[in-house]
Amino acid sequence: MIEKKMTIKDIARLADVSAGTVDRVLHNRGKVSADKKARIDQVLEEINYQPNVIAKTLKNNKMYRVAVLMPAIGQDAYWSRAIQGLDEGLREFGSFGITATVHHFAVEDPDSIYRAYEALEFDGFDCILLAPIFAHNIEKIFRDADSRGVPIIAFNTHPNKQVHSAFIGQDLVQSGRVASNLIWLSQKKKGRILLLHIDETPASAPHIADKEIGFKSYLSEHGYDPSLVTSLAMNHDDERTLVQQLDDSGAVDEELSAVYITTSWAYEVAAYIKEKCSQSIIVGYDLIEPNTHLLKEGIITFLIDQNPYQQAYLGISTFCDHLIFGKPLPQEQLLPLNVAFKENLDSVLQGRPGLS
Amino acid sequence: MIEKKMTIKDIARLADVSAGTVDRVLHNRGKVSADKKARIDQVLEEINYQPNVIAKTLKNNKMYRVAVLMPAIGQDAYWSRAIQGLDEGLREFGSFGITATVHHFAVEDPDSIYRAYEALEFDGFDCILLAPIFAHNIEKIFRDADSRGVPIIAFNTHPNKQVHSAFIGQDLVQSGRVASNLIWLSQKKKGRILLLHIDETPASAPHIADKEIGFKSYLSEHGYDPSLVTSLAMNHDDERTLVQQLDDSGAVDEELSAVYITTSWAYEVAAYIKEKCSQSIIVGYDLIEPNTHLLKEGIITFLIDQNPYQQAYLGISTFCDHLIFGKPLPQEQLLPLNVAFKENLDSVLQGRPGLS
DNA sequence: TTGAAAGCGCTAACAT
DNA sequence: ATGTTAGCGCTTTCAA
Repeated sequence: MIEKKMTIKDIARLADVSAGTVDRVLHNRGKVSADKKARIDQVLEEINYQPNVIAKTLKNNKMYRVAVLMPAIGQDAYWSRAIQGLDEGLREFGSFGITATVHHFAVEDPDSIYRAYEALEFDGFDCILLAPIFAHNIEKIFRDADSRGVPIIAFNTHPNKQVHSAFIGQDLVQSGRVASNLIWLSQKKKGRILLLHIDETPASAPHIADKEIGFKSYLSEHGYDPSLVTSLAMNHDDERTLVQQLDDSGAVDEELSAVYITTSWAYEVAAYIKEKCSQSIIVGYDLIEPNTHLLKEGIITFLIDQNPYQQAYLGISTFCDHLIFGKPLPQEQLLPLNVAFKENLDSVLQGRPGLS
Repeated sequence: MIEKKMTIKDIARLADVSAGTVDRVLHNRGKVSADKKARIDQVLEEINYQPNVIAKTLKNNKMYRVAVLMPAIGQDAYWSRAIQGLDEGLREFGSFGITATVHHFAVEDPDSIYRAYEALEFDGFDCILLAPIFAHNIEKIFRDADSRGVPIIAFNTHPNKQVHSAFIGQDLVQSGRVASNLIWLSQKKKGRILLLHIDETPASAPHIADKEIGFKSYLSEHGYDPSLVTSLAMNHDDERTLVQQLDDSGAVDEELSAVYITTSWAYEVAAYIKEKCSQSIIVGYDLIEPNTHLLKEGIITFLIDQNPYQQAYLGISTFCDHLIFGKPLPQEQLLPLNVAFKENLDSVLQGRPGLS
């Protein structure tokens, strides 16, 4: 029980060989006589040798550079959280020589993502972490990176399934199902349900389309009358506020049973909806401050956490595992579809570094 | 941007002193002339020096021993998960010399926890990780450990508030509120609600009492008629099954609106309850296999995750931070009160090492 | 007060 | 084929 930590030296001593030889055996580098190899293998079986991963990395004084491509932040709390996760990852893995530079593109311009990609100085990067929120041109980017041999991870939005690439994020079809499951469970009577897309549409943004598919599939499986489910797309606009647009649409009335807002803008319309229809369930995304505030107030009913913080953090830690410790890039890392509501909110926010 | 990683040697060179002197300044060990100290401080301000935490630990070839005190596992999936989290922590932090030995006590015998504690060979341990699931004798244990200067962390159950000790787990009063919040949201009509305590009672186990307090406080705040909320305690028994006991009690009938089972035994009674009363909401604890199976089937409605895996893992990582990296023991680490239901279950289970 | 040097576990280049 | 050696970043001891 009081086993001292075993080192290569110990093994060398026990097998009566040199440390170098042990190292050769451990890494199958050959050039070892069958005799000595057997003796070393013998020792290795007897003791439970756990190599010190830490010591390995000491040698490595290279710097690895991650290029991060994501939407401009502005006052968007969602992408700000991603930056925080990135920072935390860099703080934690900085010792291993991981660095990152962030490059932004414009959410309102599908082409800007490609321009941002082209603007990268390729010689300067060892890998790319990209949020492919538009379908446009994405395939080209992934193929190009692939042909250059630059590892690339997609996060937040799953790129076109044809593209072979690692992904970090959530199952967005399932995310839609989670939303309708919540509505199904909590609505008091079956009534009209409104799907609200703000700033992004199923046509241009694959993640929005996935959510809508999942949302409707669950309802139809449960025999919900499809004509009760309507969908509405709106954009931020200098002329009319979202609430004005919503009001003009006439989509919100007393008969409404629930509203599912597929982006993180729930806070801009929730109060209006609740006022018009106090019984309605409101399901939105992301624990950003204005949303959590309304959750506490009982205006928003549920918030599904897309966890941008964790996504970005995982991006960095995954590259670290890959570049430093030589692990293969995991094909898909799906984050849990956790749900916040009034009473579990504090516990869910608790312990998060840097509140959003 | 292409900043090479800064090391003590670099600083020494820039300040024209030796590495040893830099080290003395960095650690305020004194014995440095004002002149050189100033030069070094100067350099430190200019560059952004991040010490390599890894290299520090190399020197340290001590082994640290954590004594873990928890209930016997038997076929209990809950505590098995805790063991898995422990193993993962040991795998991850083994390189730093963290080891652990697990000591069990009997769930059915409140005194056994103290006997297990007394049986520890004190000279052999650097710290203790304890699940104080009984109130009995706990204060004595914590005071004793304190007087010996052995750091002790409580996990799973918060010990008596008088006891000054670090805690890892959940806010259990809030956990009860989460349960009633879920019921409040999802029940179709107000009706009788049954609180079911299995194997542990509010009187003997503080965590059960906390859950009941939270559960009732939420309901009373929402004007729920207290006479509609009844509570029932049962034990595993060689004579009669839980279902038989429940049946005899007559507590489950068509009028029942919801059942809240405060331990992880929901799977033993859920099918019976659902059969007697198909409309009832069933809220239980923990994503152990028999429970998740029933969640998928639509028998159990919600499962609150107490995350034994994460609790144990955090216990190890916290001791590692403390013993190896010298961080202070955090007073309280509260885990999120995440909730699983049919559609988010897979995503929540996903990526967990070793399914329970 | 200061610098030089050894050593932590592991790797890789270099002798033998 | 095998052992020796140097060095990664940091700490600590020892000599000056």
